[in-house]
Amino acid sequence: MATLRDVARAAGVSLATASRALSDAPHVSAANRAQVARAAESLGYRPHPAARALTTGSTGTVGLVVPDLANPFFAAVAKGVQARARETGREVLVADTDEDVGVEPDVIERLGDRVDGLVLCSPRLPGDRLAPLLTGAGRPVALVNREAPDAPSVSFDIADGVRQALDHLRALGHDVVAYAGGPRTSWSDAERRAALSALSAGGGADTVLDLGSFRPTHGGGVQAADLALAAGATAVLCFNDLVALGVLARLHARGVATPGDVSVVGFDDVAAASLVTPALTTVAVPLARAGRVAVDLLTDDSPAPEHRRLPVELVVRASTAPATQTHDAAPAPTPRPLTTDPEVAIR
Amino acid sequence: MATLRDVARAAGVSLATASRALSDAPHVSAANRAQVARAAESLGYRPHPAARALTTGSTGTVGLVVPDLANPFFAAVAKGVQARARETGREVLVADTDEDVGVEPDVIERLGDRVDGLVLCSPRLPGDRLAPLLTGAGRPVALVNREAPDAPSVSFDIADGVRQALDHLRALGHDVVAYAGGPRTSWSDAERRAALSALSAGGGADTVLDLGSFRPTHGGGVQAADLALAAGATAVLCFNDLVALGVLARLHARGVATPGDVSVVGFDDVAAASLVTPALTTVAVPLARAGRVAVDLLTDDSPAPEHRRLPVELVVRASTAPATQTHDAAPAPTPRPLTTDPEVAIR
DNA sequence: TTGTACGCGTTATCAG
DNA sequence: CTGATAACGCGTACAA
Repeated sequence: MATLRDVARAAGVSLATASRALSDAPHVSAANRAQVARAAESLGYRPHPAARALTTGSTGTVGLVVPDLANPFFAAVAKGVQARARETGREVLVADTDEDVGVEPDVIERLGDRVDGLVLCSPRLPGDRLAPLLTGAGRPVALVNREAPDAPSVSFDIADGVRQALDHLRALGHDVVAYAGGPRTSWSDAERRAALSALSAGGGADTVLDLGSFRPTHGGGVQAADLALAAGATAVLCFNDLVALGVLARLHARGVATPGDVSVVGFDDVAAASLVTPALTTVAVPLARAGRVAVDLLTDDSPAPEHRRLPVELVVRASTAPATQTHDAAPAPTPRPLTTDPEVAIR
Repeated sequence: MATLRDVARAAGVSLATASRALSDAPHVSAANRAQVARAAESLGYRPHPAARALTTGSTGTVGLVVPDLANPFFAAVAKGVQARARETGREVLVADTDEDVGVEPDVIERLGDRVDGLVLCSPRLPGDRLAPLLTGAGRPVALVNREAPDAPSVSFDIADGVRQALDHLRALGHDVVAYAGGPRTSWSDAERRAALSALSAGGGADTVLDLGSFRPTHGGGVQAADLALAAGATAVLCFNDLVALGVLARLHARGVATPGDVSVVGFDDVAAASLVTPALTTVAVPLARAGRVAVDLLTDDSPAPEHRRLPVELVVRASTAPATQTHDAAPAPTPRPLTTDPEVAIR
């Protein structure tokens, strides 16, 4: 309610001096500085954000776009963005696209006008639709869990995560592991597949069985579980924890023991992963940290966009165990080769 | 980038006309209206939010304060707020207090300056600390999942939910049900307790056993489960689904069957409730709807603050079953009376 | 119907 | 070190 003019008047100085005093600018006498501070304090003065934004051009706000706030993956990222923004004195404007890729460009545009920078979690927007959004308006953009040539990004060392998971499974004697993949258009699914095929190509006898693509949800996991069973898989690596939870539930429902009969590995390590029974072995991914890094990337003005890859770590819990030879007398499955979508894989 | 001045110039009209034309105001010739629209379109004109906010005094933004975005309860509310705000052409500024009640006043103040209205999910801030925040600044405030005299609110018909749960349990033959309560400072826990004691007082022989207060998390449920077992309870009603999930997990770990030996009922019906095994019987609460309503309450300018109570519905799944007489030869528990915190219960 | 001019609250420039 | 004063982009009385 109180304006800078009021403060200046109360302190007996000019607008300019009051402004300088409050913004810790140089060229203000100690006496005046104190006067102004006192006046501001007693009047309960708080600068008007819009007025400030109008002159400075900076809003003190960062935008965050996610497909679904209720998805624990994005919720964790959001918390990180939140925390870092607050630490650095900024607020966060959040937009949930409700998994609708179609509205993303519009949402981004609307949000883009009101923020100093934009953190984008748009795993499924095709690269060619994404690109114009990056360079379009002047505001900085940072990508989370995905990389693109034109914007800084923070993603995860997925290849290493896949390797850790595979090593773990192999050490347990599983020499053919099934992969329950995520959406075809997902950048990070492409990463997983690429790592998987690189790893299985070099490995020798052991192979990876492609179960196909599933929705990255509990339901997707249910579908995947049936396929894994039909293929006689003894271990299944999942696109993410939600899928893994679905696999677990389905296996339980169909009377197959985990990890007794089949081992399950997830990805992300969302909260639920450690609470379910059996507790999920999964590749822990520093989601909140990624959110924080993304915020910092916004103000990073290096010439070339920086691509940060955060380390991941397999956390072994109770959903994995040594392979049992006598599990099923099913004929050896004929492994389909891993399919990788060239459109998204190129990057 | 393009300003209204540019549009006006391109359209060959004055600023005022351009402004009027774009805001669908009357007193503009059809010809000019079209001219301006065309110019705006071709220049890719978008009004500067800060400039607009400065003159109109309205930011086109609503604020949302939650204790924890990663908590599915608040995430669901946030989605509702999000959706409704977007529909009505507003953006949402979100703040996660990370469960720290101490920072809430500060956060609210910071956010309050940048928004047209504030949606508050502060279940645990004591009433006397909350009150000044409501009437303080000029901006409207709406409360979610809690009521206070000075602000409109949207909460749930908790008493009815408790009744439905209790009826269900009683019909199954459970005549003493344990209550695993939430934090003492929680407004909605006080509601549950009040309903519980009203119900058990009038009911006659059957009673409610107070297990105490627990953190509203999985861990809290684990603690509660042990107490429930020690008390020989045959059914436990939980503060929320997270607690119920903890109870379920702990019972499983200790080898007691659900719902065979003990029935469990949750509250809220978060996504995980239907995915766990056994699927949780719980009181479904329209979280997203509450978020939407809260946004609408912000622009509701009735003299007295409106208090909306949304209906809830018990959804019966697999975690409840008839009481087994032969469950345990434990001595009849001596039910502690329900404790209600007068401080928060007064309201 | 249209245009001019002022004000919103700050920051920043430029004299004093 | 300090104080006028000019932007910033837009809405809107007021005048034409």
